[in-house]
This record gives sequence, structure tokens and C-alpha cells, in this order.
Amino acid sequence: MSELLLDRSRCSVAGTLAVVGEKWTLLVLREAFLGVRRFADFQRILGAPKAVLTDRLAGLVDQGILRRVPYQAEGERQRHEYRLTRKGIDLFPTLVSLMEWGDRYLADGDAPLEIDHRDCGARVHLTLTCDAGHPVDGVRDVTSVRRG
Amino acid sequence: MSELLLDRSRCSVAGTLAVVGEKWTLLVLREAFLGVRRFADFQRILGAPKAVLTDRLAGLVDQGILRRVPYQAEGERQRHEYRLTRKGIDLFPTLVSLMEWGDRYLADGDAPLEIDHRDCGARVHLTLTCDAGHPVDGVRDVTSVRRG
DNA sequence: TGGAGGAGGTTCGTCAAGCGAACTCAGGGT
DNA sequence: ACCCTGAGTTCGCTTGACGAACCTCCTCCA
Repeated sequence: MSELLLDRSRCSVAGTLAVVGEKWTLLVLREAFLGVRRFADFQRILGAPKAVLTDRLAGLVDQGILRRVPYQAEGERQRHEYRLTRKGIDLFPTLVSLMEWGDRYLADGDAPLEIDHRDCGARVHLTLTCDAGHPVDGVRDVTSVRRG
Repeated sequence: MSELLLDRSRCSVAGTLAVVGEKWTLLVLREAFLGVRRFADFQRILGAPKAVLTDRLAGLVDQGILRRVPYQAEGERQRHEYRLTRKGIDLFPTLVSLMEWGDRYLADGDAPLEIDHRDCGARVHLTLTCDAGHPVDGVRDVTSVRRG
């Protein structure tokens, strides 16, 4: 039972959830991945309370996951939009993993949204593999080792 | 901008978050993957309020992600423990994705917990690939298609 | 036989977070 | 001069999280 002695306080899962684990945050990011950039669009699509949305967007900008970019459409005044940074883009696998689980267990295997490889058009999915190239089926194929 | 017309209410990300998106839920599952099975161990390690923990465990059992298994250690009365179901085990990639992001951006690339392949000992990673076998680097290599 | 003690909760009062509706403020269009 | 729209802020209410205290079995030990 040595795993029970692990220092959970510096666990990366807890750290990541402290950053993106609040209500609406991951849904904001889902929309960002689908191309949404403006406050009003986030608000209309998600239906989140504006005050909460303001808070989540500010938090994501603080964390460097989104950045505010000023822009000006013709015939409109200057506004700013929210764009994913590299740090934000790297949350894409997390979103995909949530989507794949929901597709399997909540949508009866019927994916409302399909993600395809831009180059070849084939379906994209997440896989666990080891550095030697073997497929890893799940937690039973794995050992966890504390480091430090 | 056709993506903006997608019906987000049946999005699998939102569905999955409705099931595991509350505070503590994914941390409970992290402990379950590390081998924790008993109420008192979850409570002691996580430090979550007991009432919340009771509620989260009951919810996970309701959803079929954990199951309560009665057992009896010698010299002790009968108790029950919480074990992952297949449905729960399939959330492993989600936990791994959160961990990998935290390792990269919060722990300076220094993983507090290392996950290795049981058979060969090599490090285990999540990768995005397409069915044709190409590696997918991120959201820019991808197109999203509504289905239905 | 009668505590003591631990597992697995429940109850309670307080405090933070999320909620919808209303309001604000700046700039552009007419 | 007035209205409209995007991007918020403010406000009162409700829901959820929190820690401390309490409860109920059951077993062990004296």
C-alpha cells in the first residue's frame, strides 16, 4: 500500500483541476477550440451567467491559457477577442478524452461531433501508448511510480 | 462559422462534465486509480468534507462508475469498499490528460507521479492519432464535423 | 460485561459560489 | 440627438461547500 503515502498535494491532476476545474471553464475551452472568440458568442452559446463568464475568461487569461487580442472589424469600433495560447491548445487532449468517454457512455457510441485528421480525413482519437510503442489498454496495464 | 450552430446541449463534453465535473469527483477517481477503496482512506487523503465525499461516492455509484462491494477482513466486521467499474476505468485517459498538462505547465515538466507500462517498464503517454496512423499534433491538425 | 475505539456516515450553522435580471458605459450608425 | 450593440458590473436569491459535532454499528480488550 505504499501508494497511499504519496504526497497528493503536489499531484498534477489536482493542480490542473485548480486551474480549469471550476464550473464552465472547460466548456469555455470547448467553444474556444470550436472557434468561438468573442464574449457575446460564449455567452449566447453556453448560457452561462455573464458574471461567471467574465470571471472564467479573466482567470483563463491570468493563467495564460487564453489571451485577449484587440481587433477591429470594418465599420465597427475596436473590440478584443479571446484566443487560445499554446498552453491552452495543449488542453485539447483533455477535451477529447471527456468527449470520447461521453460518446461511449452517454451518447450510446454515437458521437455528436466527429474529429478528423485535416490531412487525411481519418477519424482522430486518443490512445495510451508506452514509449516502446505498445498499446496500453487501461489502468491494469500500468504501474504508478512516485518520483522525486 | 457553421460550427457556431452546433447543438451544444448534446455535446459529450458537457455530458461527461455533468457526471464527473463537480468538485472532488475527479480527485476521488484519481485515488481510486491509485488503489484507494475505503471511505476513510478517501477522506483522510483528500481532506474533503465527509458530507461532500458521501455525496460524490453515492453519485459515482449511481452512475455506475464505482460499485460498492461488501467484504470482510478477518477479525473485522463486514464493510464495503468502492471499486472502479469498466465505465470508471475508461476515465483513466481523462485523468492522464489532466496529469500530463499539469506536469508540463505546473510542475515544470517534472512529474510527481510516473506511469509506466507494466509489461516493458517504458513510460506511458497519451497521444492523438488518426485511424490511418498519423500522429496528430493538436487542434490545428484537425477538422470538426457535426454528425446526426 | 462494559467501556474504548474506529469505520462510515448524518446533521447543522456558516460562508462562498453560481444564478437571472437589471443596470452601466462606450462607441457607431442614422 | 437618439438608439443600438458589445462587454461587462451590480444586486438579491439560492445552491453548494465547509468544518465541527454527533450518531450507530461492530470488535477488541480488560
